[in-house]
Amino acid sequence: MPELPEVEYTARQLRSSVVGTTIRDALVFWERTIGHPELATFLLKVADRRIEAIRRRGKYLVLDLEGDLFLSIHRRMTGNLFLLPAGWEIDTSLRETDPVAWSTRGPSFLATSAVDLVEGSSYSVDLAKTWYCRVCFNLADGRRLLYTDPRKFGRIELWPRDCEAVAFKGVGPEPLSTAFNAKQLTQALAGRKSAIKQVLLAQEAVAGLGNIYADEALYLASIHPLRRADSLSPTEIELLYQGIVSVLTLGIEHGGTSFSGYRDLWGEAGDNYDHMKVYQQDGKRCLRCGALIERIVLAQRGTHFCPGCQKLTVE
DNA sequence: ATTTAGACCTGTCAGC
DNA sequence: TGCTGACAGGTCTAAA
Repeated sequence: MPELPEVEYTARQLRSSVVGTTIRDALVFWERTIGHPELATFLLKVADRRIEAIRRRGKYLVLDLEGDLFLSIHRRMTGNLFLLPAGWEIDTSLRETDPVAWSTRGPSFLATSAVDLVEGSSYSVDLAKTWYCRVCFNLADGRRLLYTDPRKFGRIELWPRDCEAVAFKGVGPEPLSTAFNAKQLTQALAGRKSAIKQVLLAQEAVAGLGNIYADEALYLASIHPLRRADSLSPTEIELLYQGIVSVLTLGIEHGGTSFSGYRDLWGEAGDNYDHMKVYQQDGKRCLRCGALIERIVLAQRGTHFCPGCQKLTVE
């Protein structure tokens, strides 16, 4: 679900709201969400740790904890993070009354009698939708950091700080870093025979692009998604580099792309879906040339492009 | 060595 | 109304 802009947006919100706070403990409602270390160790080690800093690495959200540890959170398709104010109780009664439903939905949330209901109702997290909570971090000040994930693909891991190479294996250069440029992209694409879109999705050449922003970046660069990665001209690579930086930067500025599931830390949807040029725009007219946007399947992923401005063959 | 299908999961929506 | 199939912001692994 979230690609680089959504992760970055959440990271910025977390940075201004939880740095300096202590994680009292964690509640895990779906064990497989914890990818490392095994659950008992994870619970033991994460408890009573101060959150020192928030970072992002590709699509990973990173919470640096005291004691040279870091939490990495990868939301995959449907993961979300919500910061719940103090004053809400976790209702786990479903665990006993309907174990099957509990397994898919997890706990629900109830306002305690002490909660100011006006404050509660103005909060953007739809508490009906915060079902599918998989992990809850109880903060020392009473707030809760909720990890929700209907499809259960996301993973949360806890690593020593010197294990970044393992934790982020295969994650390539950061596209919004000043160190990233067209020359670096050229080297990363050299010798890659696969379709350029597949290479972009693989994270190794450049980190953080997913299905939405890969399609959008290729459109901005006027490059057909099926072009062989090593066939791009220097001009095309320069355009692709600019396109990647552009779509990601705009995505962050618009608060991320929400077309169904993604919400920010406060439960708000982002606006970036209103700015899609090709992604899920098949059947509509290209804003540049007026051709009809097409959808194909590439590496089992829906792929959207303009056949008018993104040509497969040179004429 | 690469490509590709399958696995992991659940919800939603279109069509019959 | 139900049922079925396609599809969804991702990544890993086994088989071809």
